[in-house]
Amino acid sequence: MIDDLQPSHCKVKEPLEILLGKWTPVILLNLMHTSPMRFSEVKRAIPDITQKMLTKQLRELESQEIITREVYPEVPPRVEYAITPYGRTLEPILDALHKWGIEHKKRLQSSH
Amino acid sequence: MIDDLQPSHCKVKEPLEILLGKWTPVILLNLMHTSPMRFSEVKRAIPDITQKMLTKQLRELESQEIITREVYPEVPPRVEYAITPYGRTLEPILDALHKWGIEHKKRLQSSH
DNA sequence: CCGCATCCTATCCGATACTG
DNA sequence: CAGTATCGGATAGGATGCGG
Repeated sequence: MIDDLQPSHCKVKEPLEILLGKWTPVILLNLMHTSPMRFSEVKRAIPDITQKMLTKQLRELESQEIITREVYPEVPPRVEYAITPYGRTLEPILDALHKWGIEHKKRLQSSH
Repeated sequence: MIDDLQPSHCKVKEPLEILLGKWTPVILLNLMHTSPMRFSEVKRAIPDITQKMLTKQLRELESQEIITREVYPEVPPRVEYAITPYGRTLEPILDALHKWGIEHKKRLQSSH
């Protein structure tokens, strides 16, 4: 336990780095809500993200086995992304963050 | 609920931004474990952080009322930082991240 | 002891254009 | 449809030195 107060042993950083992409939480929330989704569907759900960033973050999540990427060799091409069971284990964290965020917002409003 | 799938309404981002400084979680874990701490004590507990970054992140946490900063007008100067009750409400989140991080590490080891 | 100012670098991220 | 390639700005963060 005390070990985790040392940065080198702290296990908190890695999950944070996974979630810390600017768009990662929103991507994950969408895929947790609807899986699978095509690339274009995710893009439509998050209009402000660029294709480049969406591709990049999806690939990062895939490499950590938090989502899957399935390519269907059709014309036109189809690529579907889905949350994995492992990715679902992030749900409690996102929930906790969500609840805290709501309280934090209330606090900011009442304090000014 | 569905609103939160839209980036503009998602309440997950703000708490993440609070925690997302490179050193924020380690600083908070230390202050949750020991409060108050002098600036130099925190620095000693996290040797790799630079003074600049430590100062910066402490001030950010202070501005969000997650920690307090108390200056004692002595010679030599003494400045003490302590977690606030509000800051303590982040503990479940850090715990959840911590547990997930441990499992994630196990998974990475067994998969190679 | 505590912190600010300056300079520098790396990386993130957006905009845009192009491709199988 | 689902990308890749390239450019460029913004920002985070490190190194170093000065100051009350």
